[in-house]
Amino acid sequence: MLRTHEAGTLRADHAGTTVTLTGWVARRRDHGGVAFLDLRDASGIVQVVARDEVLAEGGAHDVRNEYCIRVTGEVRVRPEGNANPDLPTGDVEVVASELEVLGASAPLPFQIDERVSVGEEARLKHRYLDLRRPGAHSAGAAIRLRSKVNAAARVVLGERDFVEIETPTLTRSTPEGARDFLVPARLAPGSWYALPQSPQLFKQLLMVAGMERYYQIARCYRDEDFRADRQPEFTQLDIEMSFVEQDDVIELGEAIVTEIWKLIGVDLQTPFPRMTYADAMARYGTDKPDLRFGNEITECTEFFADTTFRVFQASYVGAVVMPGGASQPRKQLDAWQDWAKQRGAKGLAYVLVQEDGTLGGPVAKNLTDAERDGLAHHVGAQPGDCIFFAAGGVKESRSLLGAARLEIGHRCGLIDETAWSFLWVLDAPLFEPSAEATASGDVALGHSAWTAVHHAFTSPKKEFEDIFDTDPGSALAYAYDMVCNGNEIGGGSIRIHRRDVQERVFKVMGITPEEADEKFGFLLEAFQYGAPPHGGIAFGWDRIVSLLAGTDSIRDVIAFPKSGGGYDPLTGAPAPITPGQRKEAGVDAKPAVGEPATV
RNA sequence: GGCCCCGUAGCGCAGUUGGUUAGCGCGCCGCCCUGUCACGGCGGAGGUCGCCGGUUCGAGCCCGGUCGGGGUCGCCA
Repeated sequence: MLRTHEAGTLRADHAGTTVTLTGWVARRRDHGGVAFLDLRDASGIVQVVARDEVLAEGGAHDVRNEYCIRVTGEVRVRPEGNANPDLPTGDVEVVASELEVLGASAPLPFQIDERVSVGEEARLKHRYLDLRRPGAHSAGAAIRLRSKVNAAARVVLGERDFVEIETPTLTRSTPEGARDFLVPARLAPGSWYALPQSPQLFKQLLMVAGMERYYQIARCYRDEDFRADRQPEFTQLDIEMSFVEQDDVIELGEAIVTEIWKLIGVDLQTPFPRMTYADAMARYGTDKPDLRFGNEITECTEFFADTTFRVFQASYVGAVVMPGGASQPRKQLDAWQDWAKQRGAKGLAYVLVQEDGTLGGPVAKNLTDAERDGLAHHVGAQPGDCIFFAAGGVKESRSLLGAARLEIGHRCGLIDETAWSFLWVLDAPLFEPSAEATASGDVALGHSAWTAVHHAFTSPKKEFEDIFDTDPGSALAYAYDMVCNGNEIGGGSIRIHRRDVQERVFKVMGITPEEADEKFGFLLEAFQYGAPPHGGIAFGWDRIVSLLAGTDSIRDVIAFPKSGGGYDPLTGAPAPITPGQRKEAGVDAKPAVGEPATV
């Protein structure tokens, strides 16, 4: 080793010890004859006192910030009155007898000092400098936390005899529904690999292989547009188990998450609450409710069954209350309309409950006396509150109200930011009408009226096994999502392991046997050879670490993230290729007749 | 793909109703300083105001387009 000690570990009882340290110059305070250097390594910072002669000998007269240096010297207690209480090492300093420059530093693109704010674009371009920045909320701290999260999960899974297995990243298209990243196959011009959207098919094959308990911290790839919580490549903790039922997977999921949250000193209570998908949608307007606050949606369809107000003569009417919202200025209420329109809604009807209990706002006068009398009580509104309404289709209306509820929670400070609210959302429908999917431009697999909510291998619940193909809309699945503070952080299902059930599911989705064979014949074939019942779960690892680290974006917990448009500001990827590479890759191979023309 | 916000020195930002030489802090360069700790003092360099076009006597500022970044809806577990 080039050093004997780590800078941040030195204390008063090291006094008299001669140490050799390595690290970076965090700051230089030069007084002419003597200079104080703050030496920083991964463990922390210690002050080095360097007299002029020592600097000169080491050819180190020009050491400035972020020079990488090696210092030998004696640790001593600082002179009376010179201790620095802000530093763990503040009682001591190292009096340098030797100083060697290991790596000089050019002037920096931005300051490493964590107290100086730097924009994300600059930080990502020089991510290695960003990661060098110290401090509890630095990018480097998040990456170190991430490593501990990985280790904690491995401990839990290791104790339970899970087998960590790597699966291919050059593979076939997986049926997750997103766009694939494609890689040309040089040895088979015109044919392409796909990068996996998840290891879904492989982990099911591993169950057929008798591995029984599989996991992988798996990189996944999806070629979709960007969000703060999305990267083209991202990480899942991917898990699959044989001979299990839904409750077994749920118990494991809770064990893992509980262990992970201990890393930030939080003890989670298990079992987590459970809610059905139907309940979540009805009460919170989303399949990932944030239960850090109440303020649920109230269904008003019955209440307005005989209404004369045409807007409320709809298949669904619902409401959400904004506490104290009646005193919002007109401008604010108009802003809510814009907010709703931005979400594709026509608007957001509202009624203001005045302090004297009378109702105000443009909608109130359209209501009957009976409606006016009972409304506040029906939705649980108090004088001074504002009631927002959505009317129309059930799904869109609830979604709008759910979004409004969240917005209200933020604006009115209803959310306890220190709370951790975990729950499972269970019993998702097996299918949804594909009209909703295709209308929004989704290239759905199959050509029927139904498409899988989760994916095509999700098992129907036992009680729907016989009727899911005669009444697809009512069938529920063994599917479960773990939700934390309104984020879906994990999701999985019990899979179909019987060929006949699988074929009937394909049939509902309008996938012909030929298509099924073309897409994943290898899986169906595998299922012929004694497939065990199995199920699993995948956790959104980036989001989980980002929640633990308290960062807004998953970019902050990825060592080298991409920015918008899939661009890597550090390497400049993606980049053009040379004509030679292009030729060799076989990118331009013309498809032969008979190759798949459509999906 | 739609909508919103941002783009001024290496970094973070200011720049008033359009007005003459575009500022501030940090950093950077030079000199000085033996107890500082986000040391201090003196001096200095550094700008295609993202890019293209338009309006105007005159544009960092107004208009149109475009590129880049961020957010959001669509899309995506």
